Amino acid sequence: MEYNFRDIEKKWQRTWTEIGAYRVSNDFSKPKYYVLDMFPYPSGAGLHVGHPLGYIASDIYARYKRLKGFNVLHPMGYDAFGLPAEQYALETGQHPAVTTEANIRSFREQLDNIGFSFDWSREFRTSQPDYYKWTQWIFLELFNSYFDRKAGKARPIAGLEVAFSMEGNEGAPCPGNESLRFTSADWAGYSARERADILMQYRLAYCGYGEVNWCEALGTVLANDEVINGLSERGGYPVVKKKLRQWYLRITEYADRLLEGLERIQFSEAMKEMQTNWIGKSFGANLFFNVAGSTDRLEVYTTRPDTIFGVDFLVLAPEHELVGRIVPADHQAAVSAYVDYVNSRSERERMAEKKITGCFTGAYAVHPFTGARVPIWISEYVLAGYGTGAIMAVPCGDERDFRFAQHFNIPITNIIGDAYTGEAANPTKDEVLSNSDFLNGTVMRDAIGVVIERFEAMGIGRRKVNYKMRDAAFSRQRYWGEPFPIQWIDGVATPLHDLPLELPFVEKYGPGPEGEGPLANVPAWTARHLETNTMPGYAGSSWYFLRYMDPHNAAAFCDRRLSDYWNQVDLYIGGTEHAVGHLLYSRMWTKALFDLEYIGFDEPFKRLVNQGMIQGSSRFVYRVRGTNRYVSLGLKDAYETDALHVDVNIVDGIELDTGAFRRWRPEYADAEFILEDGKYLCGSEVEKMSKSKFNTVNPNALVERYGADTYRMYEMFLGPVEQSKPWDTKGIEGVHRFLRKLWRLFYDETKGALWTSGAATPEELKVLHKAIKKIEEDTERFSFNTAVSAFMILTSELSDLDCHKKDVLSQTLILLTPYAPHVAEELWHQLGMPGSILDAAYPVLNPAYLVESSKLYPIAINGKTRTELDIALDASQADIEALIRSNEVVQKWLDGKPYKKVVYVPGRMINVVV
RNA sequence: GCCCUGAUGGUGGAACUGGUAGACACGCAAGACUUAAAAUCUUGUUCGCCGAAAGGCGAGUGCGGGUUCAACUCCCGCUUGGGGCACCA
Repeated sequence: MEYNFRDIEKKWQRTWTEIGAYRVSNDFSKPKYYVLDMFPYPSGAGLHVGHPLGYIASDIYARYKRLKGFNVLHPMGYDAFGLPAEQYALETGQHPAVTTEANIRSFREQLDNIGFSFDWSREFRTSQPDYYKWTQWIFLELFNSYFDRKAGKARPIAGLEVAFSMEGNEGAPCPGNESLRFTSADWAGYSARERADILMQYRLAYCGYGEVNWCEALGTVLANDEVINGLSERGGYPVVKKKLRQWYLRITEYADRLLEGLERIQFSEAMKEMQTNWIGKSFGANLFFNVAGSTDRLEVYTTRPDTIFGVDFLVLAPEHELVGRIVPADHQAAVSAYVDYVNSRSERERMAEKKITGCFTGAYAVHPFTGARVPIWISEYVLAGYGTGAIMAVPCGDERDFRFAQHFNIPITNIIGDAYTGEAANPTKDEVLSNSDFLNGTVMRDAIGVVIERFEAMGIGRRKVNYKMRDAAFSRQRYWGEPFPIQWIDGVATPLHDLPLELPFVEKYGPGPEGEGPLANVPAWTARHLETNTMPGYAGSSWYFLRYMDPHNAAAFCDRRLSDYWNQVDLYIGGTEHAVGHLLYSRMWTKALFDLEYIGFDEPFKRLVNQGMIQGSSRFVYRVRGTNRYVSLGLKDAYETDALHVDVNIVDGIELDTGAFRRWRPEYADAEFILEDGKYLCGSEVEKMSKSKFNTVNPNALVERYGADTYRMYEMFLGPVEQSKPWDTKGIEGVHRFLRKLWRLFYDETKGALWTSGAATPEELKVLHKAIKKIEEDTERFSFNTAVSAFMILTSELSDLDCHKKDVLSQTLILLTPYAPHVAEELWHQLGMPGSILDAAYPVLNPAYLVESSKLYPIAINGKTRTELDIALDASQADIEALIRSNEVVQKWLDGKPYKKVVYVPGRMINVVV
């Protein structure tokens, strides 16, 4: 019997689906394990070999855990709302629901080919009403909550209203407006509208005016993580700052808990680092400077109060509110010209050019200790949105301040002696201060606290922590997203309780009037004064891992008993591209749901593994300019050529199949080739895998040719899951050869079935248990490439021993099940084993079979290996030394001289030091 | 500029806590079977030198130092690929 993988794989895929082999029950009596992949956005491009990498890894782990007796939740679904489907709809007029559905179907077909163990009975799309009903519900929970800073957690906003009526906002400073103060009497006197406006500034999901990233081409705002270098992440269109009414998530209130939580979860250092940088916590102080000849006070934020005596000027952001008040008449014209100039520059230009620009305001501040007049400047390098929008400039210690001072010829004060050369700023914290009055002789690091205390005592400053992270923009002027369950009644946002608020069907997806979304064109919608924005792509993905636990629940987003059982995602697999988007938002939502006591854990993902990117390996042909002649790589320098991408699938290594090239496209039918050594060699380059570069490899083609089992194992064999690498199909033959070799342990072409029922020999058991140990360890630590090697070794060792014992073979098959489930199940049944191998018990390692009485030890002289000796495992140091003295080979190396000492590392090696 | 991460044969990679570097696989070479091809199998394959061979000697994990009986692994200083952040005071 032959290894007919096509029939075998089809047969078992069908059988497993029919009997619901992957359906997971909520069996509380079993230990659980939750393995999750980042669910895909169903784009129209289809899968290439890079996509399934993470899915294969998670599938192996999920199957392994199942064999180990865990109740494994391993679901899949679709992140189906989002911009690309809508852009496509705008271009073609096809409804996003239609294209999304078609994409999902072809996506699913490709996935099914590979033989994943997803429990499809739990599947959902974020765009289906019975799912987004709960996205809307959670939004309202956030809307109806505020962050209690004393308790450090979210609470229902109703409690806040009670507090306001009793003691005003004394105990709860307003996160949206730090200077807002009111008493219980004030509160009692406010109108309903005024109360609503105040409460809005406390809500975790709130509506407000703010500078947003507006993308004209896409007709919508974008969150900070969706803007890259002043361009939209999707499409690369320009993005400008614009003031608009928007919905936000008050994620800044969770900044500290998001940082603290990182210590309790297993994310890679790089991932934690990215989140930490994004949150950008810094410790410093807010200090007040009096403006000379005015009652105005200017508040700056600094992390380096120790450099207070090095302040040579202050800089305000051009948008700073004081700019309108402090500028004397004779400087008015210059200042407004500069402000106009700044406003005329797009975010993109500003980032690209980074020129030193600025303007003296004509006003001065008074140094709080020396009383000196300090000039006040404005410049675009100071950002209005960070800190207080104003800084104290210390050119000798800060690079930007230094360049600014040089550019405008502002004299620089040196407070660190020789450590400042006058050539560049020195940002050290470890120098001793000089030229600094009461701080002279103090190390800068220690002076920080001293100065803050002095400021606090004088009542002109206080300790302050700042974050780079902003509240997350949560509304989009788009159609294809969750509608906000909000109705505007007399200017007050009022929650709708009849959920879901379904997305109406529209024929046109163009933007509404005045920067509003397409829903503003729906009369039935605007008649009810419903919010016309929709939620961003990350809304649905911020909590989807909870829905898999209880996907069909119509009464709750997830039953508490089920979330208590399934709990955190034990293993989450996906790419690094979501480091500061999805992974931060879902952590925040989880914390909020935890605070409101809907779930019992406050971090969603216990362990995150980032699969590497599979890059494409592109091939090029060189066309002689103006002709249809193509010159081979080595000869191309003799001609003037253009490099053209050529389909990697018609190139073997770098050798072009010239016939296939002529057939590839009509314009190449008459191509002529200038060959070297009778071959046409292509150029190559590693690039992102994409259709336009003709470097994509479709998994279907490989599955068709080698089978899903070979394909799965080969993707793993390629290298560590976390590592990025260019795809190379060369070598898949080796894995395929292994599976055929395994098959030949069971069947011989002429002799037929080979398995025997006798008892395994000690030698055979040793081979088997060595493999159990290695494969289990490798699988456990996600080293799937070395596990595949271990299978290859096991197979050839069994083959060498001519071992066909049913007992040994069946255990080998169980080991193999996570990696190559189809062939394992088939042979399991051929052997006549009971039940499905999917539910077999993982082989138990018996260390007894690995114990040896003696071992070949490498003997080294001064670290240099010279020979090997068979040494009893229970040998003592004295035994070893006696052996060294009596061994001829060693003595020959020692040349009769005595040694200094013998280092004996039991189980490892022996080193003789001379 | 700052932070993270990697660099090992012709190639992908292995070496987990410092303990025989190059497992496993690809490729290549030679051979067996075959009319031939495919498939399969066997042997060899880090480099250099010596040897008919068995084998031996030396070097070797990006570069230069160091610690150690012993370094791919730890420390210091560089070179370089990849990723992230970037006027955040």
